[in-house]
Amino acid sequence: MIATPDRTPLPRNFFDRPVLEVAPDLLGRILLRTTPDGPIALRLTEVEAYDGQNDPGSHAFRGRTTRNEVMFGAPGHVYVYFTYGMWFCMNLVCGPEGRASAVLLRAGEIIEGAELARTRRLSARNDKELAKGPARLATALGVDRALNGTDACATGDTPLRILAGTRAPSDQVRNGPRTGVSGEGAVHPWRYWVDNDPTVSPYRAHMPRRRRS
DNA sequence: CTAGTGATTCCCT
DNA sequence: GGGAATCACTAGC
Repeated sequence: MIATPDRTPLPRNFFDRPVLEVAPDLLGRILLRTTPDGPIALRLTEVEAYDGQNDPGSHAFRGRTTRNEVMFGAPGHVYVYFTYGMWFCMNLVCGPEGRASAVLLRAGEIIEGAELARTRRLSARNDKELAKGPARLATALGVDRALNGTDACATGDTPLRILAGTRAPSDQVRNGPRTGVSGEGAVHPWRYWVDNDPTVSPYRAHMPRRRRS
């Protein structure tokens, strides 16, 4: 059974629109990760929008740095960042170039290559948890720093691609506050998810932490 | 189910 | 030096 017979990527101009249009339009799309060990395909069920301009929650808010450089580049590319000393999370960059907007891929359902994903996510109690959360998603797909800057709209022999496929029906899309975002950036209801989908991560507000002595 | 906390490294002030 | 777009685990309801 081939879950993803059509490997046509989304056209780059899909991402050359306001990030608040792109984010909900990504739900239901298939992310195809090709590894030496085999393919993994994931259906997106939860995303968050980050605007490079005037969004305190965005990594690009304080301007261009070596870390966020990819966000300022061409749309349709993958921005991978390292966080909390342990985890990677991945975004798809939106246009126009220089605005540094991006969509964080927060959760999804593994529809192909679950055996491989399970070997990377040994603590998952069931398959719904394999990619339930942004760092879990990246871990399940084997995505790390090495894929930062990858073009997700390219054809051919690519490690990571976002397929055209079909979007989730608009009447099944919900939105609300972003998860884990602190301060002023928390006010925007820029988290989008597929209603009643068991792979969507639970909402948790940002918790300020005191450093251990 | 919710709430709290330790883990661990990098980035930016 | 302080905190981070998180996860795993525990306690308690």
